[in-house]
Amino acid sequence: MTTALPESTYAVLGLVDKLPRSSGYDLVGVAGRSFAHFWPISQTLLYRELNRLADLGWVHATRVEQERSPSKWIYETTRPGREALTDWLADPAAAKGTVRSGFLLHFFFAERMRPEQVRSLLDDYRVVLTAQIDEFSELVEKLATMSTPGARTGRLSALHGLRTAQARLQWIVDVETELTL
Amino acid sequence: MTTALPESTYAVLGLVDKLPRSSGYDLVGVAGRSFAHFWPISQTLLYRELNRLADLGWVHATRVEQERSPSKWIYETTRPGREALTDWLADPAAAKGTVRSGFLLHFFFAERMRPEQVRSLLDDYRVVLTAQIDEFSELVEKLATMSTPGARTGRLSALHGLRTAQARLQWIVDVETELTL
DNA sequence: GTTATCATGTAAAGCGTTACATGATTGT
DNA sequence: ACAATCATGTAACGCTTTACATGATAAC
Repeated sequence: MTTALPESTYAVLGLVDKLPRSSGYDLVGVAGRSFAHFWPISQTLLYRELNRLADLGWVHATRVEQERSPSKWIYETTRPGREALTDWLADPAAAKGTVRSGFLLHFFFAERMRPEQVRSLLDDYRVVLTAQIDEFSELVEKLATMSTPGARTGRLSALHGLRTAQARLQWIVDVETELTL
Repeated sequence: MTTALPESTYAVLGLVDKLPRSSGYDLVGVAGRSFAHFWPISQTLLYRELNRLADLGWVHATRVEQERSPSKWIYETTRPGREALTDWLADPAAAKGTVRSGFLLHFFFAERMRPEQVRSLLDDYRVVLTAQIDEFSELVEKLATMSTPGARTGRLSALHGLRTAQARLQWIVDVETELTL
């Protein structure tokens, strides 16, 4: 049994499968606008994963010459690649992740902060959350008009983020009322 | 200006400040039961950060001989250490974090899954969330009875997790009803 | 001429993980 | 004897990031 590949490899593999014949540059843009919300990866990493996938034979790279832009590589999944993708999707143990909330780490040590610093921290968090709510709301509405199968999961993923942010915003309200007793 | 230290360094610094004269072993246990929910760190990393903090002069290490247990090091923050901690707490830009949801990454590619696999994925997620809800509920109740200043932030942090998990559980219900139309 | 977009990488650095090592003491 | 708890590390590995490099075309 070969050593397990990182989740990001499958993230890129899935993206190539979803958008065949896209360039790395295109995929960087799409990744940033789609799964970056719950699985952010850097441009460098995405390119490296594309090369790894090509080495594995899971994607096939084709050079495309362009007239009004520099030449590029485009990618599409191979049969083994699609098999690897569905195997990974079928594996429940593969659904690993990490959560690291800088906000909560600060808040956890709030006793060491002055009251106005705590208020400021909560305010900043509220700004972040409201921005998320706007972003996700827009995304949900936009994807609701599309009828492709990919749009549905995209919309529901965005809804997940929306509901999460809304619950946390309500949490801020409750915390503020408790702290100003 | 020195290069920025990782957040985990301050996480450990804050913990030493909160629980002075604890051993590394003790802190591993406390970290696992407290901020691991939103900032998990491994035992190895915690020990490494303790040594780094000692090198920085931010904590002071004392050797303690014990009769009924092996000898140990205990730690307490120094004046510069407490200053570094409050500086970090006052810095709003320091509240960085990362989110990586293995569940959503899978769900995002749900079009490639068979219907029963999607159901299974959602079921697994529900199990995780209900376990979180139980855990956080218990923590909230337990900390509600305590009156120390640290218990309040701990309780509210747990409440944050509780509300988040509840919202996501409701999201699952909505997704399931939509998918079985 | 300079900025913006397209397009793909290299290099350096470090955070964080898992697996393993070591050894004392206590309880069964 | 053996397992559990206390206690602290080492070693190896690699994911991931930031900063930088390169160069083409297009627009202003």
